Amino acid sequence: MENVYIPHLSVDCVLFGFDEKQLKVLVVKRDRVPGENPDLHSGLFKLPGRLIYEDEFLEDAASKLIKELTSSDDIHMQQFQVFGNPNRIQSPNDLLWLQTQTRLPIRRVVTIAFYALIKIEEDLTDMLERHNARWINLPEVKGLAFDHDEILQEAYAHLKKELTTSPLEFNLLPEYFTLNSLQSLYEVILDQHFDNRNFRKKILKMSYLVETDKTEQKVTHRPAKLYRFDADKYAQNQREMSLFFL
Amino acid sequence: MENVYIPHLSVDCVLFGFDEKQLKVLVVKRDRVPGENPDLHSGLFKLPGRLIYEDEFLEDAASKLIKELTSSDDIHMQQFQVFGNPNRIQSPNDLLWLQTQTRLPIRRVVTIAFYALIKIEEDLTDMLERHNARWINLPEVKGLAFDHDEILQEAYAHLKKELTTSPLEFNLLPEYFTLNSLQSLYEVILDQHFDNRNFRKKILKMSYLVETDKTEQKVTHRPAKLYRFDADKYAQNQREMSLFFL
DNA sequence: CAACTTAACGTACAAATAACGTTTAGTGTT
DNA sequence: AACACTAAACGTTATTTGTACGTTAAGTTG
Repeated sequence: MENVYIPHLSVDCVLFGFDEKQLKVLVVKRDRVPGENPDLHSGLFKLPGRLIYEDEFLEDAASKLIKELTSSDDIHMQQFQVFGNPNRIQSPNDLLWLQTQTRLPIRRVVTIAFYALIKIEEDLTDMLERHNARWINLPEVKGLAFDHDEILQEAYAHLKKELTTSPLEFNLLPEYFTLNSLQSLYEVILDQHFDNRNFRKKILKMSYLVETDKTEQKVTHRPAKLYRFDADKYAQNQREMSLFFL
Repeated sequence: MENVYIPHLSVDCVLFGFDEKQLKVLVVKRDRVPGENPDLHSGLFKLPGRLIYEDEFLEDAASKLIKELTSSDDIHMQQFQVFGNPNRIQSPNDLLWLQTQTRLPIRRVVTIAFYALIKIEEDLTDMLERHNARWINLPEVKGLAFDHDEILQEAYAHLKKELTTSPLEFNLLPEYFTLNSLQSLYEVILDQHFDNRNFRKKILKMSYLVETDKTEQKVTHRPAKLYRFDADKYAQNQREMSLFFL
């Protein structure tokens, strides 16, 4: 009874990345299968995902997918919505691919969607190539297989909402970053402009954002200080906050 | 192929109600089945829920459950989390009940949890009795079957968070209500005290909260004005807000 | 060392919040 | 009808936070 798929259940992952100016999404190529209608050109990319095994934790399935693509364990990841319409697999090509891939007589799949925040790094490129995966700018992603366009939009809506509640930003930025990168991230994700001086004042009030003695490199003007996220101070803060509710 | 259960998938609903002073949850009795261990006294109540049918929308399954219990169609309801641990059915009694109930060799069930906001009304009492259902004050609910205690806690956490974002309050209050009821609702759900005068000022700024010419009845002192929620004005507001993001 | 560019700091005003006090309109009692 | 009682409804002020700008400082390049 090992590694048997539950034919009705899958996980799909929306992996977000940020590269200073753009919010990006990781999509993987969906191979053509024999018998497909070759005239349908949409659906050639999809979100990373698969059916889950009979004894598998949902979170584990998602984690494993993410680890395969990024070789990283420590990723911010969260289940955000279930997509379960009986008719969510519209395209015959998609259904055929799924059946070929799994060798199961699949009709309906309910998928649990996760989103994850990834620090885009150069040394990922090889690994991604091997999985036929690539980063695409969020606004340019369309025509994904299944209902993955919709899943992506919901994931983005969720990210937007969450970012205003908790400091997710540090999961998308490198360890050391400038305040301007941080601002840019907020502007891109929330699709909103911020006054640089006010943004700076506001964000610096956060105790978990700490200055370092490093500075920006290879710029043709005054280099900015680099900051980092202090997870301990954040946890400390959270603990202090929750005391109010005792 | 009609009304065939998917043995791995269910919905569970957390129905919240409010009765002026307390946040309440609707639980239903889980009947004893032959072969049970009668010494186990926990798990005799559960959240409303059931397996879903092969061609059924998740939302429909949840809606139907809610309609059966409240005979109301127009209920604020939202999927909020999936509970899918392979070992989430811990109690042998629970598993046995599930198998007896469904006549299926069930091992693992992934459940999609919904929460819904109900206006508690007197004329519901009969209907609830027929379904062995009853309202319990949130803090007193414990020892539910399956992992329903956990589901309930997550639902409550979710409600708390959502209430600070959108005006869910009107789904829990009767059509006409006093500002004090409204305040009490906020205080109970958010577990936080508010200054009556400041609360009043803040909430009255909301255009969707409108005064009526009705007043509180049967009180032994100056009766308060009754207010109501103006859904149109709220929708209008939402539309205006979203124009900023164009 | 001057010109340039962006980082980093500062100020003034408006709006929102928090912590209070006061008046008013009902009910029930003498 | 005058009174006390109770909670509703309204008001005031100091403080904090947010917004919209102007100014100075520190590095790079030629």
